[in-house]
Amino acid sequence: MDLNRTAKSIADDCIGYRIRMLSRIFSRMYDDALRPHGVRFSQMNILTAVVLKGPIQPVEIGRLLSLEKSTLSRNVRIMEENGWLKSEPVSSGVGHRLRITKKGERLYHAAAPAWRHAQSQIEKLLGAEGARAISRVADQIQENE
Amino acid sequence: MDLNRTAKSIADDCIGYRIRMLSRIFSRMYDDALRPHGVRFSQMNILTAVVLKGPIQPVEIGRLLSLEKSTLSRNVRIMEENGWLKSEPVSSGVGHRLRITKKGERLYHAAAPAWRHAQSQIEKLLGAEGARAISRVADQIQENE
DNA sequence: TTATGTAGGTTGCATATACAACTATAGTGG
DNA sequence: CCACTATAGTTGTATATGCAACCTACATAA
Repeated sequence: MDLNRTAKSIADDCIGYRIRMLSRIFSRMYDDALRPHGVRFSQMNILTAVVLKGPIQPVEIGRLLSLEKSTLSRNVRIMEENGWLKSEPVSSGVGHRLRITKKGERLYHAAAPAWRHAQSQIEKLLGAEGARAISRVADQIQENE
Repeated sequence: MDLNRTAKSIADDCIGYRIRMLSRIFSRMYDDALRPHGVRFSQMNILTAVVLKGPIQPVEIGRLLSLEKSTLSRNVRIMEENGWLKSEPVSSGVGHRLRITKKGERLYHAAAPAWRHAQSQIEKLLGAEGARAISRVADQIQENE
C-alpha cells in the first residue's frame, strides 16, 4: 500500500491518537483551573486516591490509576516535599503507606471548586451523552484489566 | 462537605482521570508493539501528520494534534536527529516546513503492521461501540476548538 | 520611517511517564 | 538453614508535555 494511503488509514482509525489529544486538551483545562492553587491535575488524582483509600501503598495507587511504580515513586516524592502527603512504614512487611496531611486536606478543600469548574466546562464541551460514553468505556476497560 | 465525600464526587465524575488512564493504557499498548522498530507512538502521530499534510510547519502540526509549540519543537528535533524528518526554510516568511525523509518512509512502512496489531487489540478491548463512541467524541471536540 | 504588534520558534524550568536494572525484604521449597 | 522467587521501591535514562520568557522576522499603524 502506498505511504499516503497507509497514513490515512492510520489517522482515520487511530483510537490512541484521539485519546492522547483529548488527554492533552482536558488536562490543560483542569491545570488552568488548578494553577492558582499550586497543584496539578495529576497530583489531584493521586490525592483523591489517598483520601478515598488511605492509608494506602503506592503500588496500590498504581493499580487503581494504571500508573507505573517508578512514575508514582517520583510523583509522590514531590507531593511529600510539598507537605501534602506523609508516609509511614508498613507494620510488618516491606513498603510503606501514604496518608494525606492537614496541609494536604486544606489544599484539597481549597482546590475542589476549581476542579468542579473545569469539570463543568468539559461536560459542556462533551455533552451529557459524550461524558457518559467516556465513563462507560473507561469503567469497562478497568474491569477487563 | 466532608473531605471523603468531596473526593468521592470527584472520583465518580472525573472525565479527566478517566481519559488520562485510558491514554496511559493505550499508549503503553501501542508503544509495546512499536518498540522493536525503535519508534514511539507519539512520534508515529507526528509522522502521520507530516505524511498526510507535509511539507508542513510545526505550528500547523500543533494545531492538528493540540500540541504546544515548545513540545513540538523538542519532539521534532529528536526525529530530525533520528533522520526521519528534515526541515526546509519557508520561501518567504518566518519558520520552516517539515518533510519526511526516505529513512522516515521506510520506518513508517515497517512500523505500520505493529501499529495495526495494537489497534486491533485495543478495538477488541473497547468493542466496536466503544471505539465509535471515542471517535465521535474526539471529532466533536476538535470541531469546537 | 519608526514604534508596535503578531506569528513562528527556541530555551529554561518543572512535572509526567515508562522501561530496565537494581536493592531490600518477605515468603517458600528443599 | 539456604537458595529461590515474588513483591515494593528507587534510580538511571529517555521521551513527553506545558508555561513563561525570550528572539526574530514580517506586517502595520502612526
